[in-house]
Amino acid sequence: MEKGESALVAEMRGNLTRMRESGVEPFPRRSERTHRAREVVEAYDDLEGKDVAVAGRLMSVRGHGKAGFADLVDGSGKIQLYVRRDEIGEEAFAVWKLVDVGDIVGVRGEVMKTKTGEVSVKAKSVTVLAKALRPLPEKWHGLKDKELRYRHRSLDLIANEEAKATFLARSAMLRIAREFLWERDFVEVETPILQPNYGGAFARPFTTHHHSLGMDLYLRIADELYLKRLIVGGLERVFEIGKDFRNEGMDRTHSPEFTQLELYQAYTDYHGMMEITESLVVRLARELTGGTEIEWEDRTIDLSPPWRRLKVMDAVVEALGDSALESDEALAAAARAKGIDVDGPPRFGPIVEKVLDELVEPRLFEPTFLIDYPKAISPLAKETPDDPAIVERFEFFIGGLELGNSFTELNDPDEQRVRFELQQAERERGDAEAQGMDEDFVAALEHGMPPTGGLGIGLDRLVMLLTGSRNIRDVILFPPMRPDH
RNA sequence: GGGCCGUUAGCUCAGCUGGCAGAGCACCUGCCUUUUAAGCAGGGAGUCGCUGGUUCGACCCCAGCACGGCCCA
Repeated sequence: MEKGESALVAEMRGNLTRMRESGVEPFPRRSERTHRAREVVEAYDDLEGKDVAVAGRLMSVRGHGKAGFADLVDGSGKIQLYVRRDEIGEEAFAVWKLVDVGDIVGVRGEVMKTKTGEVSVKAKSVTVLAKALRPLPEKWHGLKDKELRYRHRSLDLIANEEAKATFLARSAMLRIAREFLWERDFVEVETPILQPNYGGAFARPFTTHHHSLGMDLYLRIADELYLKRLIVGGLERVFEIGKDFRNEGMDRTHSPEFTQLELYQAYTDYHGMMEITESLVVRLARELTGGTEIEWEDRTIDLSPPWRRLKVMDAVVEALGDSALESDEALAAAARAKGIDVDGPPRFGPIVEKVLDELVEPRLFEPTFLIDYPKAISPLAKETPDDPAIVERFEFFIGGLELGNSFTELNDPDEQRVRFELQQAERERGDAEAQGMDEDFVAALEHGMPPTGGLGIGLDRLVMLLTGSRNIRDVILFPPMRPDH
């Protein structure tokens, strides 16, 4: 045994060597498979007595003298193997004795049922397809340690059925969302991740450098400004599913690298986006869970539309009282009275945002559109007809999770320039999250963007909600981690 | 950034008031041709996260560090 090598690994490597010594190649080029495990079980009546070839990972081996049973798991499920020395011959049985739990093997044999009624393949030949050299986690408890599960997702997927189910559900959601949008004549596009400016959201970006161009670039924090250029270009319904990057803290609902679905539709507004949101979420829930009720944090949530529409200012009044709206000073005082930390001169937009964050949003358990936001914190959205300080914007919440953001898009280029200038001033005042001027985007608007509704949905959180995952890391295959020691 | 908790065999976990490092699964040897958390008998396996301190003696107490979890900002 080499230094630092466990006895188990030494044993498995020993079996590898013994296989080679007996003329068996443990990593052959070709494999054979006629049926998947589940197909053999489901089509037993047709397959009984016939030969099949199955392949997969040995998850359990039960020796029984001159015979043995094993569970073989492939992407479809599990099938039992029954290996008899008098069926496969002495030499092959000697090789069978060298396989370990975890090995990938192929078995050709006859479909049969044991006396306890389990569909099995009685082996006529066994082929090692890939020798495992490290042991699997314990079969009964699986891999529980979260650090190991995140760092070694391969093992997590092998050992924990729920982990696999979660990521299969995630993949299904992407497929269903695309189908839903294709049915509505949306086209899928790809826009730059490396951007000379960052915008479309409030966040600190990751910065990188392009050597050949000799310039700094930012990893996008949102897709918005490019997708709206496409609306100008006449692609009237576009969507993009991709990673955005925000250089901020990490917690149960925030990952620095996350997946967003953004879509833009010409000739509609945020009311149209509410309809799309409701329909999409209901479609996803129906296809994944069979219904519109989901379990979340020990409660049942009914996703049936129409969802509640709650005006931001009504929510603020509900949280702080009528007097809060009399002046910015009154708003600041009322917020402070509720324990909200308001520093500096009282400013309407930022205070409202804090009140929403701390007092309103965590309680939005039933599906809710929070609508009509202060313009000051929404530089890309169009004003409401009755109040120029308020814009046509919503965020939506389910189970206390902020899931998405939407506007009736601002399409007046002069107004957009003013809004950017205000943001620019914020940035120069030291707010790294403020959005900078994007002349090229304004120029695009000057060509004329039709009235448009836009929507962004945080897909990771939606996966959390629909799979009952309590931490965003449980729905991201390889979450960012500090290097192991 | 703060608080609390965790790190012991490949995995899941015990380990009392500081006194020789434990169990189950896995692994090894033997028996076993319908088992399925196979069974029976026997056996091996450890840098107790790292570094320092206190002590006759530290997995255990103290300090620092690393990584992680949960909660808060």
